[in-house]
Amino acid sequence: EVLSENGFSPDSAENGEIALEKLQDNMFDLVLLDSVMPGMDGLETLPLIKRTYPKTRVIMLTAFSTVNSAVEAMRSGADDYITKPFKIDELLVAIRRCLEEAKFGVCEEILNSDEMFKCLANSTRRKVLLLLYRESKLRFMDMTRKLNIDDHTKVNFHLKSLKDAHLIEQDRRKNYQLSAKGKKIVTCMSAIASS
Amino acid sequence: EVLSENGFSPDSAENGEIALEKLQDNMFDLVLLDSVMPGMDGLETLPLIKRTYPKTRVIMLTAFSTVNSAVEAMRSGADDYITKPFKIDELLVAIRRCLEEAKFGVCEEILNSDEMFKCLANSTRRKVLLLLYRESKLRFMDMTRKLNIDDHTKVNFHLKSLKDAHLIEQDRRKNYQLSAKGKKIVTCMSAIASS
DNA sequence: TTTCTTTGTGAAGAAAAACTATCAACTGTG
DNA sequence: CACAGTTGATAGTTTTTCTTCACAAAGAAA
Repeated sequence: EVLSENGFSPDSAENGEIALEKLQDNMFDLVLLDSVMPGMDGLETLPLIKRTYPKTRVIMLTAFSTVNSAVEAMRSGADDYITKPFKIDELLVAIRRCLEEAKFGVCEEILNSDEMFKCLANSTRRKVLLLLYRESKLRFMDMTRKLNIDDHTKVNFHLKSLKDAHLIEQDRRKNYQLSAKGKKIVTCMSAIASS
Repeated sequence: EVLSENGFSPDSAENGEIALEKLQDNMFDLVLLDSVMPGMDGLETLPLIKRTYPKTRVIMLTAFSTVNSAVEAMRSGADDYITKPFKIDELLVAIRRCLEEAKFGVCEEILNSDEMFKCLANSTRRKVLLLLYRESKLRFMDMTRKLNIDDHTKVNFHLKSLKDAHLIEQDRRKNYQLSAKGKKIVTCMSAIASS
C-alpha cells in the first residue's frame, strides 16, 4: 500500500518459488526479499535470483540483525539489507538509493554499447533481426532470398556486423538465429516503435 | 486460468475505470473488453482506451449478438469482437490472430523508423538523451559544458539531429527537453542495456 | 548609446566511417 | 567432379561526423 502511494508498482509473492516465477514473466527493477518465508526462504532465493537476473537489484529484509545472515546476504549479491522492525521511511530511502545506483549503472551501459546501436542503425540489419524473430532459424542463402537482395556478399557483410555485436549467433549447422540479447532487442524495438 | 495455461500473462479489472488505471501502470498488448460491466461498461471504455493507447489491441466480448453494438464497437476501434457464449478455442484463435496482426504492424514501424535508429547510433546523442532524462531541461551552452565538448557547433549539429528525429524539443525559452518519444526511448534503452 | 561578451544557429568543405560491388576462394552435397 | 552455399579481402562510393567560418540576438559593461 505504502509503495503504491509512493509511485511504485509493486507485486508480491508468498515465497521464493513464486517470486522466481513472477520474475520470469515480468521485468522488475527491484526485489524486496524477506529472509523468512514459507517454502523457499530469502537466503536460498537470493543467489537464484542473482544468478538468473544479475542486473535486478535485491534488498534483503532480515527479521533480527544477525551478523551472519547479513554477511551471507551481501556475499550472495544483495545490494542492501534492512533489519526488521524498520520505519517506512528507512525502506523508501533504501529503495530510492538502490534504484538510483542502478540507473547510474545503466547509463554507463548505454553509452558503452556503441557497437550495438551502430548495428541497429541499418535497416537491412533490423530486417534480419525481425526475420530471425519470426523464423527463429535461417541459413545464409535462405536469408538472402527472403530479404530480396541479389548480392549475397552484401548480406554477409551485415550478418558479420550483427554477429560482432552479439545480436545473432550460429549453430554447428551454420543456421543463423537470434542470441538472447538479440531477442531482447527485438522486443524493445517493438515497444519503441509502437508508441 | 485458461489464458495463463496458454502462455499469456493476463490481468483483470472489474470495470472500465480500473482497467484504465491498470493500462496506465503497465503495458498490455491486448485488452479483452466485456461490454457489460458494473460501473463504466465496455462500449464506454473502448473509445477511451483507443484514444489514449491507440496501438493497444482490443477484442470486445458482447453478451448477445446485437448488430448495433457490434457495429458501434468496430467503429470505435475494436480490433475484433466475440459473442458470448463462446468456445475457449474461439477466444484463443481470436487473440492469437489479433496479436499476430499487431506484430506485423510493429515490424513496419521498426523498419520505417530509420531516422530514429540512425540518431541513436551516436554516443554523443545518446549522452544528450540521458542528460536530459536526468536534468529534464537544459539550455544550449549548459549542455555543451556538461558534455565536456569545447566546440559548441558540434553539439548544435547533434541537437539538430535529435530534433529532426523528434526525440527532443524546445520550449519558448530555448530550453531543450525530451519529447514523449524521447522519454520512451530512454526507458527502452535502459531495458536493453540492463540485459 | 555604444561596445563587448556570451549564447545560439546555420552552412560548406575536409576527414572519417560505413556501405556496396567486385573478385576470389573454400566447403559441403548430390 | 559439378554446383550451390558460404565466407573473406579489397577498392570505390556514399553517408556521417568534424572542423571551420560566419552571423544574429541577448545581456553586461563601458
